[in-house]
Amino acid sequence: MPTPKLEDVARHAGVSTATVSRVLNSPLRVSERTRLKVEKSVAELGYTPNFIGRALASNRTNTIGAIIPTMENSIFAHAIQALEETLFSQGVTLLIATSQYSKQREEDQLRVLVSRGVDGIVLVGADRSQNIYDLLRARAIPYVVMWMSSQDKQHVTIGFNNEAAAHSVVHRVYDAGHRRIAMLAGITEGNDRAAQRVVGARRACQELGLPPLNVVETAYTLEAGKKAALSLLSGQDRATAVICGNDVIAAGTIAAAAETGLNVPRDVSVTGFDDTDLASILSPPLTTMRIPHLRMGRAAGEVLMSWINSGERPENIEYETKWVERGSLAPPVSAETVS
Amino acid sequence: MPTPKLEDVARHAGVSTATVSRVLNSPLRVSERTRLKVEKSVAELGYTPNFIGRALASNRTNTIGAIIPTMENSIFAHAIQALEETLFSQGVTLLIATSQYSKQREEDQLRVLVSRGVDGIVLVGADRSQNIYDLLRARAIPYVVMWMSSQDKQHVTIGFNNEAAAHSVVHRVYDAGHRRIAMLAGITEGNDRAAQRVVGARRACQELGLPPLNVVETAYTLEAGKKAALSLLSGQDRATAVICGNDVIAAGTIAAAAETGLNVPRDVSVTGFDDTDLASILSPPLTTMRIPHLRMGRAAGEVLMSWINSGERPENIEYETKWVERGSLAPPVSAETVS
DNA sequence: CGGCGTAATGCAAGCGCTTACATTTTCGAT
DNA sequence: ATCGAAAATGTAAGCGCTTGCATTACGCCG
Repeated sequence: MPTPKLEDVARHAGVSTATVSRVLNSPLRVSERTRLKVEKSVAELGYTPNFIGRALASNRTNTIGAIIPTMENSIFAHAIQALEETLFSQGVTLLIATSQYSKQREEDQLRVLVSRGVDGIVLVGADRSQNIYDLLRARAIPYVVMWMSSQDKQHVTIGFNNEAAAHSVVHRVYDAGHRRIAMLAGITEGNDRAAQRVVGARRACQELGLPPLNVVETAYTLEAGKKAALSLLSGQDRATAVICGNDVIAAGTIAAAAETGLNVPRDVSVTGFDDTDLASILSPPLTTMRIPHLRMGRAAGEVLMSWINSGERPENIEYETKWVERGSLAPPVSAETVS
Repeated sequence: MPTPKLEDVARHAGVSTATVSRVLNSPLRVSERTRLKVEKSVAELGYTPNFIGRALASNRTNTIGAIIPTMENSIFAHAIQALEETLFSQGVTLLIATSQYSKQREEDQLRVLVSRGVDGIVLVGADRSQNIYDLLRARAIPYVVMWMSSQDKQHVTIGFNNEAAAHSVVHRVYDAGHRRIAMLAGITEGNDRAAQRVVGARRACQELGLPPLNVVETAYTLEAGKKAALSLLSGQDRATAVICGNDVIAAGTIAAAAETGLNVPRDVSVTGFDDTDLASILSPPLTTMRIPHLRMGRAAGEVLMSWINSGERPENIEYETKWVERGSLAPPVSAETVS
């Protein structure tokens, strides 16, 4: 017995397919009596609407696409989870794609999402080729950009201010007494979040009269972070504090310190960015800048759906970041000696 | 200017829609000359096939659905990433859903996937309501089950032997000198992997003449694991080794030990399961049982696609697990004293 | 009880594509 | 040249659903 279709239900209930469709989509436009009759038939036949047919006819897929850099960083996994929850509660399916921090890959993935007729798209960061935006505009597909400051008026953003956050980190580290500071940043090429964090940190150093910040870029993985940290920590005139572009790199740095025989935070302080689960598990627990990843995920879903349903472009949203002190940042030894 | 459709390309190239469709799907059945002509039109119009129309007509979506418990555990995130890579290279899209370890939720998600016409499904574990399997069979949707032993002949499985692996863990811990062993397992209700690990551990204890294993179940989260470990470690007659159902729980246990003032591994040994990134970052680094998550992800994609394309049900696959010694397991103090 | 406005339902034309089948073209063999 | 088989292309019928418009049913008023 093949899968029942709308027509089968209609025949079984003795009504037209249009009526069955209405019962399913706008029950209020159908009389109580026929509605019950149809619902009975639906139940008896075990009918489930065919998504494809519905999508083709209605030009609506009830699907949102999201492209994140990677699922291997829990900050994205959690944010996407929150997004999925929000959408699921509205009966919308989330199509997740990953770009692996590659622009080309992201563009490919985006085309797939578009050809699949997603009703809206969630992106991370705004640094991508213009023709992606052109495509989105041509198809009139609403999209929101997470992880970005609301200052970017070109897009609907939901995020926080990376530059200000990194700026603040440097100030905190400075306040703890550090003067020789280095930064282990993520690869800034094609990654505006990472780039903005560098800008913020550099600006703070300048303000504070520190020498130009020594910035080393590295991939956002534990191994790469560790390797980069090893070379950074082996120098003669090494920094007393290493500001990391995210928690994963910070974890790599702490591992590198341990391997080098340096104690954190006594010999070298380390700060993270994100406040993932990792942060509290590391030893020492990581002092880091918490970003509003869950709120971004939820808001992205709500904002996008309201946009799609209402047709009105929503306002940008910006959340605060929060400094979380845990133990990987302490005054440098020299400062202790002085005091 | 609206999105070009197949018909527009056909008109532009001066051929029928059938020919355009053939150029797109089976270029070999079209003469070189018309193929080039059509391809030129496609390029000029910037035509992209509409997935929905194609799916409706061909009854093929080039989509695979996967339901995992959660994306918040990196073991699943990584496995799914590997799966996605494999599928992407074959032009297939992965639709990811999470069950949050809830049977009901999993069933809902599965119905969504089915109604979306996925060509195949990837599941984790086999413990779910029979009518899910009935549904899959009725629709003739191929599916594979990851994380399970090949002994389960009812399904196409790709995995490893949880029971044997846990059994082996107990033996290792025993060999290290431990006699008072406790287990912090995942919730076994609705989770056959967790349940099998408990069975394997219990069996090993019995073989070794140890008292019945003290098993405490806890959710697979850091906080829950830590809380459960706290009570486990506070007892008078506490175990000298705690075997954990996965690395996350192990991380919680190590945190709990630190909080209780116990040194790992001197005062209490801890073992994990999975070998996620976490393991090497913890201090002490976690001794754990590595599972073949990447291989499972890749194989799931390959096996499923070959099944779909060939129509032949594939063989079950079982991989080995690997014991990884890192430092969280050491002989108990009493044993050291004896030796 | 007729007439009218509104609510309820039905009719049928698509949505963008694939594909069985029919038709035309091509081309080598005679 | 001519014929026929094979290759290339075209025709048109759907795939399962939604929805604008037409039609019918209903309830109420005078």
